[in-house]
Amino acid sequence: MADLARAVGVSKSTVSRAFSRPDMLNPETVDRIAEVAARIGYRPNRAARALSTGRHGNIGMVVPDIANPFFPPLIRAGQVEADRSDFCVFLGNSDEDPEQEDRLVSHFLSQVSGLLLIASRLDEDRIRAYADLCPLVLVNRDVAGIPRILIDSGPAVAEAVRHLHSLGHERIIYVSGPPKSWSEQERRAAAKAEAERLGMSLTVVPVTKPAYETGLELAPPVLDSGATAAVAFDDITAHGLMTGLSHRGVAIPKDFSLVGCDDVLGARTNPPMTTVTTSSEEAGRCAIAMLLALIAGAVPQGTLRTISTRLVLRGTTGPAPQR
Amino acid sequence: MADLARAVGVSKSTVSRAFSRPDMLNPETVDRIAEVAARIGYRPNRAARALSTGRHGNIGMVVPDIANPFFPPLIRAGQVEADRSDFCVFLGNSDEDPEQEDRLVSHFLSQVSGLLLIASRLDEDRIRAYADLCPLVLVNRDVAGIPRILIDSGPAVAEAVRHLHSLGHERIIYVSGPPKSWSEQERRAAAKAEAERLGMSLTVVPVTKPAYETGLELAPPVLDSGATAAVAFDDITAHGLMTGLSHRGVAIPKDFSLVGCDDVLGARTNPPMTTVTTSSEEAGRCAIAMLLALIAGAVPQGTLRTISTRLVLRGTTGPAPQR
DNA sequence: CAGTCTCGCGCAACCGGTTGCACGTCAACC
DNA sequence: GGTTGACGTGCAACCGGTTGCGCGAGACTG
Repeated sequence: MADLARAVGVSKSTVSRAFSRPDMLNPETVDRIAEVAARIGYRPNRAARALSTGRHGNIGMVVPDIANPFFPPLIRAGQVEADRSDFCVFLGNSDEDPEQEDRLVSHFLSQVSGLLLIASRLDEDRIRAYADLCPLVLVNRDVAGIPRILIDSGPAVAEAVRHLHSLGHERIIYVSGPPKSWSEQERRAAAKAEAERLGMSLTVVPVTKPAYETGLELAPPVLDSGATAAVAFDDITAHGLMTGLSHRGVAIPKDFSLVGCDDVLGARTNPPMTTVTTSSEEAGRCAIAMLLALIAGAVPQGTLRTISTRLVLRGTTGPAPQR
Repeated sequence: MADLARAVGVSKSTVSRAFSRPDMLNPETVDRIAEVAARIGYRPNRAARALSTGRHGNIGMVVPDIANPFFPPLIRAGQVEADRSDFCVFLGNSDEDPEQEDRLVSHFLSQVSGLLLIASRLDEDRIRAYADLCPLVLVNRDVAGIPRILIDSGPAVAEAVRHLHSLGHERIIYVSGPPKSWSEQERRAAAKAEAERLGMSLTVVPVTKPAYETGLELAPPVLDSGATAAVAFDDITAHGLMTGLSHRGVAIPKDFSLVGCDDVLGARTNPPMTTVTTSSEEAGRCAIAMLLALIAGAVPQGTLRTISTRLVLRGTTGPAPQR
């Protein structure tokens, strides 16, 4: 920068302003500086700028598992939205581990203007502490007072249970997800409540890591349970379960009905999966927009924004088999 | 930091060394500093450190499409590997657009110690220019002199063509991928060369964006072509094509054989897809390891590292139908 | 006991920008 | 014609660390 200033014959201040607040300067000066800068290949140093202004122009984003297909569209939409305001995004994988998430966040802390924690596994105190240090928004995690985006899948899960009930199913299973997941808690609670209300029997099958293989291995216990239908925490696990059942000669939906969540597979399975659909892109976009507003000091209208979901009926649910 | 120094009764230098080079100090001093730091909640500021040392401890990573299932495992493995050395990673989505990639890279430039460009769409000059400015490694992009990791799918694609030939197929199709993709060029060239060698007829179906929907829409032209088999640039497009063909009553593999690439679907399709498999995790891990070595000044052993692939036979290929 | 070394630490400059304040110039105004 | 104000620019301090160099104290040597 000093070199540039010398080359142009102005002071560092002027060069600085040419890039950060060109309107303060004589347009000709700005042009001259821009021209010489291009010639000698000068680019303002974001790290230095951040140090002196305190505005880093970066945001930190952490997800439990990058490779879980639910997250990439959300990450992508978030990154693209951030880029529209020239923000760079750090990405971290917590691997569902609060300690790892904490590590990541603390590494991000001193170089970001804001944090986006997606399906955070941190405990409330920790989240509150970070929120005091740095603008922070949550996705799919509900902590009072902290700005958050919630993909509200409870009602659609309840609808799924009603749907199964209307098809004559009486004994169903809920295949759970990561215990610390807010979505998991919502879905489980909604399924339980609705089943109870309708007088259905609901068994919860615990699962720690949602995965295709997990679903596959679930086939025997699910069959043994005597249930005729299942609602799963996510599509991936549901897909595994579906395949596992098929391998055992169980026809879907004739012999067994299945509902997934998140709609990450679309209609690509065979039969296409009945599931709870939503737009994770929208969640990513809104979350970043809210975070940028928070950073700008514009208190977001409401600190809580919910994104709706709905049950989409496809081919994995049908009438309960006759005994 | 000054506060901490005052509170402990030492100089800033000592506090600094307590965190960056504790071995230079009296262990008791380090302990005292650490204790007080924890009490008042001091954390070293990475941005400031970067400014004064020039070592940012961040790496920038850009991919063409975060949501393309080939990338998330690679991104994840890279991030995890980087984290083992306390590096944070910026992630950017170029959306297959060289200009966008350029934007991202230039934003990263002044805050990273290294760049990882995955399947870069930048032109060679640009890549070389960036490599002069900053340690840089490429994945699935072949620029002489620049350290790179190449997932060498050519041989396996050739094997796929031989496989189809041995099954009696004579007219086949290559469903292409993004034109600027190195992998695409490799695969296409390998398929062409092998088909020619074997005296098979190979038609290239151009595709700009690999996607399930793209594959779906390809069913009619593929059928019209008179070919009895296809090799596709990736599994996603192949999957779409497979479904499109099924919708039209074409049985796979009885009436038509299909080979995918990347093995992102595993055996989850029905029938399970014959494909070219590799470990994108390994690519991500190696790439970051190589980049870290480059940053550390250890010239990587060879500046070119290839990762092998192999054809895995599953259920979408079978004998050519009799006319 | 004087001389030499090592160890632990402080001083101050520096990394590359930003910004409050001051200064000089010139046009507009009464 | 002197005053006022706006405009364009420079000065220097500051953001929060790092690091080469120097200094004093204690240990060790001959």
